[in-house]
Amino acid sequence: MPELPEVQTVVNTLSPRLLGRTICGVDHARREVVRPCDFNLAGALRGRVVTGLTRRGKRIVFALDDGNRFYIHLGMSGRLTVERDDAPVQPHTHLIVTLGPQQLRFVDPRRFGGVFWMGKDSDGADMGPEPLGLRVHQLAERLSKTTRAIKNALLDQTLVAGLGNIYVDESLFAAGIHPLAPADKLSLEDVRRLNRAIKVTLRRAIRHRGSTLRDYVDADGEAGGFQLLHRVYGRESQPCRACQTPIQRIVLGGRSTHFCPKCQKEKKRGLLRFACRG
DNA sequence: GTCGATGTTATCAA
DNA sequence: TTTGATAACATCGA
Repeated sequence: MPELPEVQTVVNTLSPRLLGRTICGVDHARREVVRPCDFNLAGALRGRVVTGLTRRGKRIVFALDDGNRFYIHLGMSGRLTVERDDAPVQPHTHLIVTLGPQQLRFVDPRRFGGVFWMGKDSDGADMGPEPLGLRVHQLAERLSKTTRAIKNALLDQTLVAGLGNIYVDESLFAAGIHPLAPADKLSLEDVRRLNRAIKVTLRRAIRHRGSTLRDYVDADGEAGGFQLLHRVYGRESQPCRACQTPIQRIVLGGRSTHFCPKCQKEKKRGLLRFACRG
């Protein structure tokens, strides 16, 4: 579930509850949730103060007072909540960080997520740029280098960091671009609309505290509200909100892909490469 | 009971 | 090199 807007919402709701707090205890039931898997997380965290909490792509990055950092990735079904230490522990709770009477709890039934130790210097150099700060020429340049369908390209975290299945579909709809359009065949005008569409879509989703399909909640346990405003995702065969044409679903790269066949026509496009001095 | 689908991504083979 | 398929896992609904 968790893509950029959900992860940002978790960070926003987590911050006031964690910043400046001292970690007094760490329990992890499964050592596989921590990477590297032989790392002594409890030893590294006990006694430390949480000095920073930020988002990078879909990662939640924790900064500590000794200069070390680690990040948590929620995978498909991860939840990160702050609860009283006497609250019942849910099934599939893999990590509990105790900060006084409150505990940070990581629950992840499908176990696609994890806790990743970064140390003092590692940064997300393996990830693409943040979509909310992305410039048109930057996006065009990156898209011009791949022939893949635009849907698959945008899901690639090394191309742009933070988009997932829902927000790629929603952004492509908002930009009027067919998900199968080859990335390097978009016109510069297409990319301009796409860049705007991505930002508008993500900002609206953050304002509505993300989309809850099944598992997602923020740090306070609250569900998001943006799923009610989806224009294409999960709306197969329902009328397009713009033109009433039934929304289509196809499978692309193993992922469900939703679009309006009328608003997102497959058409002849330019060669982005020529527009990018490359 | 079985099958297929679910928001992610590391890994493997073509 | 690039990219498409697959696997990792648990749960839910048809």
